[in-house]
Amino acid sequence: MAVTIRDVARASGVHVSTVSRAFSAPHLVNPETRTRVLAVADDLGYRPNRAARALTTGRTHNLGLIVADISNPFFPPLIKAAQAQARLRDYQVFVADTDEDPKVEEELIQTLTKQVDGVLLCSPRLTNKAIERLREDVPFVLVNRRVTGMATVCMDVARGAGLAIGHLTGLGHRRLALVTGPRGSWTSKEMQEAAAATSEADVAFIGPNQPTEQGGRAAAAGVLASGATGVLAYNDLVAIGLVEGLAERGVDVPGDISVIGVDDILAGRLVRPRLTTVAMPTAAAGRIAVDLLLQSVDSRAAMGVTMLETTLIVRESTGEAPR
Amino acid sequence: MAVTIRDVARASGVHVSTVSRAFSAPHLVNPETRTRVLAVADDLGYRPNRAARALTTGRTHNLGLIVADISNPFFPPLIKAAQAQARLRDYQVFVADTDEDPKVEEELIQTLTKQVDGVLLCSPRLTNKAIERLREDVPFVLVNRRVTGMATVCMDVARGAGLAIGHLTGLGHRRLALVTGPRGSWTSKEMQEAAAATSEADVAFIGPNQPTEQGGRAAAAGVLASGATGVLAYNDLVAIGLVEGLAERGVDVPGDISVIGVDDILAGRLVRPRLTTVAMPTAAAGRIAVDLLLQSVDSRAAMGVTMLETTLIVRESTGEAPR
DNA sequence: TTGAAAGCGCTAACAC
DNA sequence: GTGTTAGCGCTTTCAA
Repeated sequence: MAVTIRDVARASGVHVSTVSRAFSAPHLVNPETRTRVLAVADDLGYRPNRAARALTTGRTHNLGLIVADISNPFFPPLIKAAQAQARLRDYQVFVADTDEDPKVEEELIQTLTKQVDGVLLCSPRLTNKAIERLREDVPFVLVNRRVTGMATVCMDVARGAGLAIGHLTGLGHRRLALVTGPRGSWTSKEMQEAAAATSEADVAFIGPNQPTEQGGRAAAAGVLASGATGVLAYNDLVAIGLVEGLAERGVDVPGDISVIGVDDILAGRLVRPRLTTVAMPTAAAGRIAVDLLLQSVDSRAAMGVTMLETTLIVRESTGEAPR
Repeated sequence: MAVTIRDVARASGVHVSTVSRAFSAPHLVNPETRTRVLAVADDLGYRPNRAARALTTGRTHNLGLIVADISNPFFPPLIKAAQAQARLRDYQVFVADTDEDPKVEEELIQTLTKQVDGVLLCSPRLTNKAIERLREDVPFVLVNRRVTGMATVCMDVARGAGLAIGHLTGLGHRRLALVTGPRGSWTSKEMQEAAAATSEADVAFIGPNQPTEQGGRAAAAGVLASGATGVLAYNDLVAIGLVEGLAERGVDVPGDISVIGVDDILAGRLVRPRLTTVAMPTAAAGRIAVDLLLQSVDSRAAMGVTMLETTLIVRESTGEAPR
């Protein structure tokens, strides 16, 4: 078995509680004793067992991070930032992938609750009701989803969508299409509402679609049928797929149709035409969400919505409307 | 506080040990008692506290998964598969990102050891010696790294590199360059050895480089200086960056220089020219590694190397050597 | 088949 | 400043 607090106590000739204090309440122990204990501990290779500690303190020093699909390029920067920030605060993070399935999402949360101090729920597919039920068990911070009374970090997609549509109408496009995301996606709904509010152009809604390249490719026919010359896609992957689907049908981007994505993933900078996109501050969101979560773990404070700005990055996939 | 085993015991009129058995040793308890207990537990919303269980059983039912950089597109499919497989076996996984830093890697492993039953170390940057020391504390499975006597899942990069080089020499290229990865990368070393073994062509080694698009772009000058007409890059990101860097210098791919990447990431299929690449079975590696790890957790069996095949995917970034 | 009791590694009153 | 004691939620002998 590994070396425990008791081994250290014996080897340094003090009681276990002194060893415990040497680690978790240094000011309560004689500096000399402390250094001696720490030296012995180091010597023996002692490391406190966090799970055991959690049992008495009620703090696991673990966080849960739940995403719909790790391999969606939108998430890794968020996960990375969240993980780094958690580490800074001496927290570890469980990462779980729900495969876009609300049931899995719920199960995952339930198995995690007891082992974490809080969970970060990113773009959840769960219903508001389910989320409200689950929050009884464990503190949450939501990312890109609003549920009244819950702490939330939102990237302002509505404004981003507005920016994108403004860009398109500014280029003379009068018939637009919004290629939507999966059912239940909050960002997709936000985008729809923002699009519906436009008075400058007609907007056709095409979807729901898989949030993938395939989803975008499959939407090409619908886009063509709509007669739109300017398109805002649910995300960059969908946008890239759409551009490919359009190209296969002999339609040029941006010559015939302008396309805008959302997320600013790496691939969007690499493809030709380089994708015009609404950039999401994912890393910042991850960092801030962790801080909020830790804050709410400590104080149980009720909290509101943190809005993060999105920006439009104009590249090559948008241009003047054809006439 | 949450509902504990004691609440369930009280509410169902049995002793806590009976409740415990109802969950973890069903065959030791009267079927009727069991159903009653489970019903009550369900009613109360009881969920066993895994951390507390771990304290007595010595099994946390958690795994650690350590990668150099989550936002490197190579890793997400591996993480996703590992995570799904772990879930299947009723395990949760801690994901940690070392930011390519060996020190961080070691610290991370040390803080994780007590909370996990085993760790998956992917493309570690640690020295063999450090890894061997750490293995005293916790079972490991390595991915893409060989350390004698340790369980390993390797994707056969050497063979993949051989395939790539064969493809290049087959197209008439006689001066090749290998754009290597970061110092300490096992795959990079494997590739170098495979390349050095070629008798069909001269191979220049250019590196070490950051395993990123920027790294590839920065290597363009070196590649040009080497006079090579065929290049194998450390990974797709580097390859894509290299193609861009070359283009900026007026060099055409594949007209003037052929470029091959490694990994088969999404972006490689999306860019033009579409990238010829050595595909890595990352998802399979994640799945298999988890199974091996769980196996070694149960049986402490010594284990060897599992080799996974790589394949060459020829697309548009390679062509006949110019003369 | 069930209960009683000890203990996993640690922290947190409470004494001294 | 340090030791004593109890107990976190659970499993696991040992008896009955």
